[in-house]
Amino acid sequence: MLKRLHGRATWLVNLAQSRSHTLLSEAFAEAGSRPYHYRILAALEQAGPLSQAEAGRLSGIDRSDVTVALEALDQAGFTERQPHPSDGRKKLVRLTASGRRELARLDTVLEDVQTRFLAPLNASERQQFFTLVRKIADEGAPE
Amino acid sequence: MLKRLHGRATWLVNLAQSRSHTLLSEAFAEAGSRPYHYRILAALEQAGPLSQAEAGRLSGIDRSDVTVALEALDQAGFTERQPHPSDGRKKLVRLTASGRRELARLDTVLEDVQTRFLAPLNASERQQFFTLVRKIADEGAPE
DNA sequence: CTCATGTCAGATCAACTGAAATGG
DNA sequence: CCCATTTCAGTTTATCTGACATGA
Repeated sequence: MLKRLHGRATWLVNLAQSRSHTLLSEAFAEAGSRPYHYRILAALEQAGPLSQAEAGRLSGIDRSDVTVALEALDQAGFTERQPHPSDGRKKLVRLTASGRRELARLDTVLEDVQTRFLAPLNASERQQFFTLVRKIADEGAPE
Repeated sequence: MLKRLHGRATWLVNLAQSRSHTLLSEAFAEAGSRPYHYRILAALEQAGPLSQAEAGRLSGIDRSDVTVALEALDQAGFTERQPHPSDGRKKLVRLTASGRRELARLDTVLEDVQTRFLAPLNASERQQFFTLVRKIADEGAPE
């Protein structure tokens, strides 16, 4: 690979992300799901029933993509949508019992990916890694 | 943002890469270039004249994308292509003097991005960060 | 009138695929 | 015949834009 990129932090992060992305998308595909689906299920479990727009903001997914993902999640029986009682524009999305189990299942898939992703680091290195990457990740999107 | 993702290394790396990508593409766009162009110029400077396929392998860019990028680089006078003397399939690509200056200019753009990207870390943290990210980045694509 | 919501069609961008034409 | 190279057209995936209808 290029010498000029060896020592660049942005390049190393790019490689790490590339590996992360491969592990994640393969693991979710093998599990019959997608990262977007996981994030929406997680948002609903964390905050309770939400409108689609709220679910999108909480999970960091565009509303138009939320629409598409919920189509599949509804289809699979993991979520249910009903008209919002007090706001006719909104649809209230809630997790089903089956959706809760699906979330738990995907949690284990995700944990397994973390283990493989962090395999090159020992325990104290992982701690350092979290601290450092978080500092960078928080920049520009703090709070 | 989602609690479930706060502690996931893959998510933090995703955020870091997102920031890196924003800084990089904005900086290169403002400089009137693109990351692909930089990488191809860097490959030619490092290895001397190359066929397009070789330049692609060295810079990690698909041959079809190399074709497109070289169209622009040739147009701008940063590279020149001629038939390979001993292999009629290949085109030999070489850096022009102007291309060499362009590479130097983009080097400063890239350095500036590194500075801003790593701003949240002090000197010893940066050192740690390089060590740790490299361990992860090298996994799956070692050597 | 304005804004938010849900939906849809499509743009964008990086990365990749497949095939054709040419030559080793 | 098989493989490498260059080129082109087009696919994929995630992300985002713009527009529309509806309702607050």
